[in-house]
Formats: sequence, structure tokens, C-alpha cells
Amino acid sequence: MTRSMPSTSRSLPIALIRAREGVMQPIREMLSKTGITEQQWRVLRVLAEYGPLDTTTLADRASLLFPSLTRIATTMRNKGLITQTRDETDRRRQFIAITPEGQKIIDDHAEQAAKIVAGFRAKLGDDHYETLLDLLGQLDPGSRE
Amino acid sequence: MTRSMPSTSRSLPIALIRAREGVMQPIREMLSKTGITEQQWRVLRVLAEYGPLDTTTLADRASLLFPSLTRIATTMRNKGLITQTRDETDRRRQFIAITPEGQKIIDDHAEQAAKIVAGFRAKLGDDHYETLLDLLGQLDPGSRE
DNA sequence: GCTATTTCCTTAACATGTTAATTGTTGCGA
DNA sequence: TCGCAACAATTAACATGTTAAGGAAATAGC
Repeated sequence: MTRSMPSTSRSLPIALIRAREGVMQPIREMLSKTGITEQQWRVLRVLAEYGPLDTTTLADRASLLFPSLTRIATTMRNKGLITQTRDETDRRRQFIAITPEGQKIIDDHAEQAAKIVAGFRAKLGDDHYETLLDLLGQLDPGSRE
Repeated sequence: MTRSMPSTSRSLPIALIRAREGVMQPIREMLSKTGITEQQWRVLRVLAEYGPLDTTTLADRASLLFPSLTRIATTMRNKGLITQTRDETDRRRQFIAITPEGQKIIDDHAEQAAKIVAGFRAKLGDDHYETLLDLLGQLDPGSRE
């Protein structure tokens, strides 16, 4: 009747942390030479894929909390990787766009990043890889749409 | 020949982040009333399961980086949740143990935590849940032993 | 024994995660 | 139009992630 919590060795939260660490390790290694962080890379990726976005949408697509994005945007603006412009219709809003310098970082590393991901896909196998993404999606509260 | 990076909507790193966020949300909510963080909860969990541990082993089992554990241990020691004692044989080393107050936090919330995890297990189904843990394990570089 | 290396841990510095409070803006209804 | 709720974004405060450097104790060789 002692509810015996699951052993930490089979704990879902810990398994997620470790898997993330394993996946990000080579990506961080690649990015360390560019001077940008994993989160800044995500911002560039999203902007490159969707074009200029308002801050709310960008935060959502890059999976960043608002306060984090505020700080990251300041850093990236100072680095010349993005531009921030106010919406003149609704001056509360803001649009963020990637600059040519930002796009260059994407272009210069897209191939290597793709190889890293392909490596994980090959390691698991195509079917298992898709299964994994599906199962992870079921744990994401924001993926009900 | 354009290597076309995977859309961020099917990106493994982002899927891992979002899944982790989804799983941790209810756990953080539970812990907010106790005043301890998710990481402090992990430390207590590991100590309750394995007994007193040296810092290196604890950091490994709780998936915390060393500098983080140093700070977390200081906080938890000040809260009276753990004790830190030097190894007199090898005075570089240190042992960390859970206190009765720390154990009480585990005891008071083990049932609720188990229910939360059971909820995710039920949502995915037993088979898929085990599959997920196995696949995540394959992404963990430290699970080769 | 004595130095160089290794090991265990801590500090430092910067970036992000997390929650709460705050500041500007817009819109709306009395 | 005045006041107030709602909204977008920032700031604040604290904790952690991440990498690099530092410090103290043990160990290996010579």
C-alpha cells in the first residue's frame, strides 16, 4: 500500500532531461563556435521558417517564455541578428525579423544541424523516431489543436 | 540539394522541451506549496531512494551539473532538508543525507506525485509509456553501461 | 619526499527558466 | 469622456543551466 514512487531510473521527467541533454550536446558544440546559444538558434530557426513574427507568436513557436524572449531579443538585436519594429497600428505590439547576418548563421550551419538530427534518426530508426515524436506530442499540453 | 532543415514543428529538441514542460507543469504546481523547486525535489527523491550519497553520485543520479548541485545543496542545507558531512578518509569528498524534515516532504507528496505520473502513463497507455522510456534512454549518452 | 597530475568541489560570469509585479496601450461601457 | 478591464511587453527577483577558472586534497612517479 506504500505507493512506492517509480524509481528515479525509470522516471519520466528525468528521462526527458537526459534525452534532451543527449540531443543538445552536439548541437551546443556546433553553436559554441558561432557565439550564439541554443535558444538564440531556435529563434533564428523559427524566424527563418516563418518570416517576421509578432513577439507572442515567436515565443510560442520557439518554446520560450516571454521574459526570456525579452532578454534574448535584446541580446540578439545588439548582435545584429534580428530587428525589432513597433506595430504602428497597435503600439503595444512588436514585430521581430531576421537580418541577413542572422540568416547567414542559419545558412552556414543548416547542413551540419541536419546531419546531427539525421544521426539520431538513424540511431533510433525511422519508425521509432516518428513514434517518439508522436508520443512526445501527446505529453505537450499545447498540441491539442 | 537544399538540405531543408526539419520544420520546427517536428523538431526533436523542441518536442523534448515541450514534453518536459507538459510533464513538469503539474509537478511544479504541487511543489509550489512546499516552497521547494523541481530540482530540490529530485535531490530529495534520489536521497530517499538510495540513502546518503557522495556529491558526485548524487549529481549523476539527479541529473544535475556540479555547480548547480553546489548551490542547491547550500540552499537545502539552510532549509534543513539535507545534511552535508565531510569524508574523514578523503577530505575532498562529501556525503549528503536527507533529514527527517526532508523525508517528510517526500512522504507528504509521494502519493500525489505518483498519481500525476500514473495519469501520464494512463494517457499514453502502458505499452507506449514503456516504449517512450526506452526510446528516451537511447538518446541518453550516459545510459550505455 | 617532492613535484606534477588528478580528483572533488567551489566560484565566477553570463544566459535562461520561472513567477510575480509593473509599465504603456488599447478598448469598452457607464 | 472618464474610468477601468484587458492586453502586450518589460522589469524584478530568485533559482538553475552552462562553461571556465580556481582551490584544496589525494595520488602517481621519479
